[in-house]
Amino acid sequence: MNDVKQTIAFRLGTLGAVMQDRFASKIEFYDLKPKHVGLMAALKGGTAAASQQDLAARLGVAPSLVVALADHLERLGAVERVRDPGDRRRQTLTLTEHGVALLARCAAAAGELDDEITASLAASERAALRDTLGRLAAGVGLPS
Amino acid sequence: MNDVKQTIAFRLGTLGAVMQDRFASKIEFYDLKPKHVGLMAALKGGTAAASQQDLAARLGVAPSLVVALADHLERLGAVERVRDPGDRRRQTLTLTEHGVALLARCAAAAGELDDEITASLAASERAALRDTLGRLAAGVGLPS
DNA sequence: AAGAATCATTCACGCTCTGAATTGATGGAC
DNA sequence: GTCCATCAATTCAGAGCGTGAATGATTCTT
Repeated sequence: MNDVKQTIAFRLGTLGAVMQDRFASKIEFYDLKPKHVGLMAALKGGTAAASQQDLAARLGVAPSLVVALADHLERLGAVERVRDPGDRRRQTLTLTEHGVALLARCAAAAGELDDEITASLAASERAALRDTLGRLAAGVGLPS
Repeated sequence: MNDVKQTIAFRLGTLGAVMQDRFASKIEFYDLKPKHVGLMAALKGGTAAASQQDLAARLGVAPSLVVALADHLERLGAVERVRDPGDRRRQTLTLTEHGVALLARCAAAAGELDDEITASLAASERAALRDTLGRLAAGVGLPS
């Protein structure tokens, strides 16, 4: 056989694109895109208050994109920009209560999506998949 | 916990993006992008000679994009456009020998990528992952 | 034979993201 | 204390990728 379409890499690529699209549809109502959710999730997970540069590095995007994402989230009242008093060049982003609530809704949407696409999988398979994907993500240096 | 980042959907999305990027880097040398490979793979898998509209539907993209992809592949000598004599509106695309060879190299590149990212997985896990991803892809209507 | 439908193609546009230039703040050299 | 190299955030122009509407050629319907 030796078919490209049956490699893990190619399947991850195409499935990933579909997931992004479907997730985008689900959160469209909140005026959010997947990257906004990624940014909010990074804020929640972050141990210390994060500068925008750190976030850009964590998300693997250009700092200028973080500016645009933060602008939008700030307009929605989901994050707050606060000048770091110790180093006033830095803007530290923090999730507001509304941001926490929004993020929870996005998590719920992602959960629904999980249920939809894994409907035909046994519970054990689903757990195994979740675990394996987590390890792959860690392996390529994605924030967990 | 209830974290977005740990859902299957979100992980598939981010991992998928990484895979696309890495795969793109590997095939850049052949002057190809992932979508070109998707098109060639669809041509190989297709039972009958495929019209560009069919291919667009199969790949889930606009017909005008198939035109651009086919233009590029034709320039590379990887595919040939032949007017369907039965219905001269249709262009049927077929892989040339060079196209077959190119596709094989891309399959090899994808295989390498598989090895790289699943290096930390047991062989049984890798097989399970491949199988599960295949079923998910089928579930969302992706061509197998 | 006329008109509606279908396929490929072209083209203008929207969206997303990046990289370079700008502004404001910091910190070390002297 | 004053320069000046460095760094963070921001703005902005532009590249890249994809879509959807218009065009032209062909086929189907009646």
